[in-house]
Amino acid sequence: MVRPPHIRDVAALAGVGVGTVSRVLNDSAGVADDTRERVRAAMDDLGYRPSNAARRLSLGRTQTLGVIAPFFTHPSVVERVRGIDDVVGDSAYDLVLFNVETSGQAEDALRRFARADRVDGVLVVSLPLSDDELTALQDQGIPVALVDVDDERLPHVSNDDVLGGTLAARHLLDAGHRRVAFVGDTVENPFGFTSSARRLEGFAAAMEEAGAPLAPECIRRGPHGREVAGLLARELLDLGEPPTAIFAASDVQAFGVLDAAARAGLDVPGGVSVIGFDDIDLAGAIGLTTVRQPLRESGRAGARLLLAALAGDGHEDAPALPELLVAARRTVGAPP
Amino acid sequence: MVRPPHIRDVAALAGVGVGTVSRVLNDSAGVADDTRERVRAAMDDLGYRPSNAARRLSLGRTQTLGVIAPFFTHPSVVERVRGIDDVVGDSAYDLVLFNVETSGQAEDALRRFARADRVDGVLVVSLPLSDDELTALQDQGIPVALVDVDDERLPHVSNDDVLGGTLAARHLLDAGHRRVAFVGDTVENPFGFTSSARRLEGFAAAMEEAGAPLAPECIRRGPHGREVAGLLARELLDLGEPPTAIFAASDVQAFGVLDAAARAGLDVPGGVSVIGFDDIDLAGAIGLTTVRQPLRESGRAGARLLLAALAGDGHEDAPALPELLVAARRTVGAPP
DNA sequence: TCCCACCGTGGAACCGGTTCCACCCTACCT
DNA sequence: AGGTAGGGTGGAACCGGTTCCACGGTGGGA
Repeated sequence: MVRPPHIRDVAALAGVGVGTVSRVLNDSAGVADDTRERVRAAMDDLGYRPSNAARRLSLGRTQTLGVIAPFFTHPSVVERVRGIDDVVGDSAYDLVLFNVETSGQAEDALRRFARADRVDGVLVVSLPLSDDELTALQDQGIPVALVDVDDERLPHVSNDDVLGGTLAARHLLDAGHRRVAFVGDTVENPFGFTSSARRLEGFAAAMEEAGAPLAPECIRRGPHGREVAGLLARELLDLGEPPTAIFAASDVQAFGVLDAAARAGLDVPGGVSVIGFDDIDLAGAIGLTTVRQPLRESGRAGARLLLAALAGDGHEDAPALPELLVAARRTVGAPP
Repeated sequence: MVRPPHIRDVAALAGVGVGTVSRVLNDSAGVADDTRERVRAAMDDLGYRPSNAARRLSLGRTQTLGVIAPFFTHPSVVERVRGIDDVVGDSAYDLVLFNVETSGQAEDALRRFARADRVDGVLVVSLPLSDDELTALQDQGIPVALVDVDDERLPHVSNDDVLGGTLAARHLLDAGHRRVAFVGDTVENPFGFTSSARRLEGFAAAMEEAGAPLAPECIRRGPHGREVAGLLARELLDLGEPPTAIFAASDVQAFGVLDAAARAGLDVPGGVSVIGFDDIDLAGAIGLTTVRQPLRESGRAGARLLLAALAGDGHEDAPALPELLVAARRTVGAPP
């Protein structure tokens, strides 16, 4: 609990000036080799570790990146954050998390960041930014990158949700399904997500094109979550003419659909087929057929975009991500 | 992108000294009401926001807490972190994350923190600390709290894993099982986890007490993960006299066991019963019977312990957590 | 021989807050 | 009237780094 040594102590012990110590610390050129050695030895002797706070103040940089995301409600987000960590963990940056469970919190988080010496950059995952929020960040000159958000005004990484919906439709059509249903998020959801809507868009268009348009009663939407999806699925299964397959806008919702099917005494895929979206880790565990999107890679790519922006490498283009594809497992079969 | 105003600008505009502005900022007593108003007005005029970095330096506090945890390999950890966020999110502290995937990284993370002006406190989740790491933190005087780590030397929150193992055994015994098996982590795992071993301890003792001791070939251990658990389960199911029920040391491993059973063409629970541990969110989704431990509450409790330590409220005792219990769902039945 | 580069170095000033001490002024007491 | 207590305030010093300017010394070119 003694007061830790600081740079002046090191300078005194090594018999040099503080400027020289600082130069050694930062590996700047212009220090003679033997001096450098002497300073290093003094640092070791004292167990010196530079103060982060002081460095931040004088540098005007924080070596910290902020991540704003709905971590806990969406396992897919965790997987994306994992990708972010892959990249940022190797850099010198710290990662500060702001979990968001309501849209109000997104604003809070941005306000917290709205000062340049708090974080050097911000990654926003799966949350659309309002114009106000966007300009607030831009006024502060804080670099931002978006993951799973489709906003042309900022560097972003996004997946082609429309294509994903199309793939799901094709997979069901190939298995012989004609009467299919959709379970997804309400359009007016607390975060302003649009991915569910885009997945439906691609899905509905492909079904229509195949001459098997979605019946209006086969489109069910509700707040994101497993339980709600289960209830919606139950409604579908209780229809006079129930669908033979259900496309859920996310794996979490697909789990709810599976649960509803089990409760209704329906075998999957014997009684009804189910296809999800995301391919989160546990989808493989229970054999859920789902549209795989490169979650982890998207996080990596977003982090790289942000680091590039911080390094001032101009406006780097979003890197190419692996393509979407259907991970065919055990929940899709022929119609009953 | 103009240079943001700082405290001296505010002082000049309000016609007061910087000390007074600082007092207003911190709501300290000893400022006349009209002066306070004048300073507030000046701040608004200039759009002044105090610099975090400067405040950190002069205060010697960071308003930041560090969390060291294996986030991505263990969904149960995510749930605990969620509890931490519940509590810390409401405080003025930021949360800096250090993900740990190997034991070397745990050391790295601690080194990064081993300087008081980096974080004000550290929460370690599900990672035992070595003596070196412990003393390093204590030398720096950084408060630490542990979640899911049983270390009497520090404030900690832990669950009774031995009891959990006992509960699992009783549940299987009640269903009529006598030849049961265990799938868990290797004793020498990269993180030094001991929870798997303690769960086995309680499990084995209870089975023995009931006169149905675990056969040595029915204890299988491997690196944590779904796939490995699946392989181990496969070995069990291929035994000359296969077990009628399998206890997995975590839900993730239970998913692997379920997968192995499905591949072996065994119905669950018709052909074999499975019980897990943790009750992560998705356990409910697929009807996994499992030992429920209060994950989120443990995170909350750990965060409260740390905040109490930071506030200097003496050595607060670990708060009582909800009890462990078996969440009986659809994967345990009578032996075939 | 003189001059000039240039390398290596020391140290003051600076980043933007907080804190503490000194000081003024008013009000109340004797 | 003189003394004192105490609220309100200004501002220098400080937190611990970085940076930039000035300066000494050495070597090469004219």
